[in-house]
Amino acid sequence: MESSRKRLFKNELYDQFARLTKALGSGRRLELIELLAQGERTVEALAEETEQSIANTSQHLQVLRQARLVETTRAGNYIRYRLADDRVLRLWLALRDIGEARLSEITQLVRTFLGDREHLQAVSGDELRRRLAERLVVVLDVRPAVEYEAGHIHGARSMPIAELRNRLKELPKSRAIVAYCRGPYCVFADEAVALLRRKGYKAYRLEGGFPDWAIQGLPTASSARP
Amino acid sequence: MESSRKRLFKNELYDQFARLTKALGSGRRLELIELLAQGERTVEALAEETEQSIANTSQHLQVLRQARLVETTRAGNYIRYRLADDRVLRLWLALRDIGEARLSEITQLVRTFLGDREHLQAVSGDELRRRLAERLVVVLDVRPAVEYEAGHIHGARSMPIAELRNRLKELPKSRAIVAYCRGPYCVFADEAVALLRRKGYKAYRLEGGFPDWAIQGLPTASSARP
DNA sequence: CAATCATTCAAGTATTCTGTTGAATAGTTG
DNA sequence: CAACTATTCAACAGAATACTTGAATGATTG
Repeated sequence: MESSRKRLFKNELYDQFARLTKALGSGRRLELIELLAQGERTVEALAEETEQSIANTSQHLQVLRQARLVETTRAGNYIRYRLADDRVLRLWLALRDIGEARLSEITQLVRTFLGDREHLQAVSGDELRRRLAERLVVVLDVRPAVEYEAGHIHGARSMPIAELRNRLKELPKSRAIVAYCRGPYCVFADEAVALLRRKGYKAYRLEGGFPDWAIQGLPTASSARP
Repeated sequence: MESSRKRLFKNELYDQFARLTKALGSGRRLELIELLAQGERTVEALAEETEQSIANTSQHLQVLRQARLVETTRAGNYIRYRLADDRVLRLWLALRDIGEARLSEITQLVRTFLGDREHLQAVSGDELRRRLAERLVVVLDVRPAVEYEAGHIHGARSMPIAELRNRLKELPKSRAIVAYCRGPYCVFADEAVALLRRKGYKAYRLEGGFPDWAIQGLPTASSARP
């Protein structure tokens, strides 16, 4: 292949890949990706969760859609967005991995806002699976109910953080409780563990969130309706 | 945690992750990443390979460095850039994976510029390793010599595409030859296979490139000097 | 079929990014 | 220590992006 033609090819090729990274090049859109990793959602719900205007949210979603990172379906009056692919989730996890390992600003932010989390004694996915098999543990999904319904760890009980305080009596003090939520930067599980400990339960936090569990091929369930 | 404080945390957190995707959000910078995946290089060499001005290349590299995706060392009069981490390579591979699977424009571009590649009969990494163990195959690294020196498949012979035509007699016609280069979009191996076939050799192309091989933990070697 | 509703579009402004050019910097070498 | 050289910086114009506001779409539902 002739040299200037080769250059043309490379430029166009890498620019195509850059469509993906450009689409991901916004904190707001990454937040949308993380939310969609929990399950599909309407524009309205995404706007509310990210505290942006609906028009703005819609535009961000369209950027993601033009990069083929998300897909839509109409459901009644609503349009539901979801991640296009497992690969998108994998990409986000790879990204999270680098940020966590290499951007000290991130560790710093977590420390400032979430404090020292050492004492939460995070349980790894593998360990939880073993303990689940031995029925030694109660797994608690503290995300909003819709996210639990869209998909959860097999055998987990839904108890959204907002309801936890009033439903404590449903939980046994005899067994260990492992709480999980969206991922390592989600505060729900932290808050749940703190509350449970104060009330005298043996509570721990799952290391990752639901997407981390699911992408490893560990057992999940959902209560999706037809 | 109070609600507006939570929002502040999320905004700052996701903006930090977006530093990474923003830095990757340029075709030129992705090309630099792919080149650096072959081994470290000076600014000058990168500028020449990507056919950009040195100043422009330098600025792109600094964007990557500010995102901690690449690192530098001074070597004599030159400054050598390299990927910061295996994780960076993994991220790029995850990205390549999505592009390949989901952006039809990419398949289209490859078809237009590289033609139908079916007949090249790509050999997978696993298969090559097996055949290597049985000594049934000659592995040919057709990248520029510097890249071979920075790291190559264990047991591969260096024969840069530019020299191949004049060094054909060094190769046996009795054994299969597997050529590889930078990755699936690198034309060197395609050209090598085409040339070898025309001259009556049994030639094949490795599916990925050197980085794909190395990240899988398959055996590599390098001739790096102290 | 008219009203309703979620979502998208269009236009506008403020901000950020890109590649160029020419000068500045900071190591290295004779 | 002066000359050299690879790299970086600074300043610029042009292009692209972010968020807002208000209007337009287009499917659904009574």
